[in-house]
Amino acid sequence: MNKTAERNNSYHHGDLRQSLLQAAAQLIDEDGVDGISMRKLADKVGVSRTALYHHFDGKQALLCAVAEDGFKRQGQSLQAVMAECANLPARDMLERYIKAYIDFAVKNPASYDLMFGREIWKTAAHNDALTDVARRAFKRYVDTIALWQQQGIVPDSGEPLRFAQVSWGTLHGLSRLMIDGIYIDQLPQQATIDTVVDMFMA
Amino acid sequence: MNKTAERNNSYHHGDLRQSLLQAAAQLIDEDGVDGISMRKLADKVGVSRTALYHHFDGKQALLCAVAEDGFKRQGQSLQAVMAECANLPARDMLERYIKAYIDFAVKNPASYDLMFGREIWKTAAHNDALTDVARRAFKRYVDTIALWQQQGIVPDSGEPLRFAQVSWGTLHGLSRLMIDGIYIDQLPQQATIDTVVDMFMA
DNA sequence: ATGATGATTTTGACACTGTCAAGATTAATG
DNA sequence: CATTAATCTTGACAGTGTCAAAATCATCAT
Repeated sequence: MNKTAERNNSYHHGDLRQSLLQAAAQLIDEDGVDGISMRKLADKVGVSRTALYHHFDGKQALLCAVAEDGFKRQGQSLQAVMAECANLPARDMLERYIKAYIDFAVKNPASYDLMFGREIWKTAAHNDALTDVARRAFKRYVDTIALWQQQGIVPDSGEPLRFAQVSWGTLHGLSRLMIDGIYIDQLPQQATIDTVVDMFMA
Repeated sequence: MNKTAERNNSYHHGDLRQSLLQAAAQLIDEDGVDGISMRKLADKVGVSRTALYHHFDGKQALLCAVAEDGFKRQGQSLQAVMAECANLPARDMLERYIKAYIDFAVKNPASYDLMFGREIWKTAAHNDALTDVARRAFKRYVDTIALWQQQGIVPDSGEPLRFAQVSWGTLHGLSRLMIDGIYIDQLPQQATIDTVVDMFMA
């Protein structure tokens, strides 16, 4: 019952759920969210078509789990940057954070597309694990904004929630435009990020 | 050969292409972009499964055509607002424009999702009609920004392109967050829009 | 009007998808 | 060892996009 084995050629796989999540993330980053199929996924893991249904309630549920994982990875990435930049001058700090947010999207385009895709959030209403992790992520962002408002880095007119919503909209929108291939000429990052910083700063 | 007839129960439909586009837009706004299928569409128009392929090179091409139509409708809507607001004070004008942009997305969520979806822009690279209309739409927006910079409404630091990219990112991001159901508590529009105006104004 | 030509639509078929039900196999527990 | 519960497989079904070949119709030169 070697639980950590990469592959187990016995009847029982032993660690299917985790293998599926891993393989799914990989397949998604290769073929895109719509390119994934239960059957290809089953093949890749070396298991039969319907074995997946004993670990997930269907394709949507599986995708929700992958998205959940994406939120966790994004959270770690952003919190790491926050820790690194705590003592930097305001402008540099903002710049680093913005760059980090966009970088995550650009480097994991399919994951980002899945995490914030229309399809998943129609299902997500009934998926507590996913809504919880996403809500926590946004809450952290609002707290960050509140902190920046206290430090006078960012305009402070009333609740942090408003500025958080709008500035997150900016980061999210830019990320989407890039990974969706709408800015064909992949933006000269630096100039664009400077503009965002100007727009955010008090 | 009644070309303008709503429906023609003869063998030849007479106006299939247009009927398809119309029915597709309607189906998409009911069932979402992923809910549409060639066969349902054929049924709705009263024609056989593969008749569509004589008017479009496949599902992707059909969706591109629908998206193209969406860009035209959005363009008309925004230009109408610009015309109405030409003489308003700067703040009101910005507010009206921002509201109009978001309103289009919220009132045509499936169309907007299609127009700026990841799937379509992978195909769009090979679809001149779509890329052209989208490019023209963005060009109009850049011109609008240039005008606002001249009028001192919006910060003017260098090329209008940069500010256009970032501010469009904001509008696009907010729109997506709303129609994707990520801001569950449908934002109190006014407060949010005020924040956007503050962020944009010089 | 007649027959040919080309545009349009249909039927048949194929491989692929998500998912359910019933059975086979193994692990865990008494 | 016998039971039970977990896990995986095979079979099946309706639905999908799309191609090829045949059927139907409109148009137009003769």
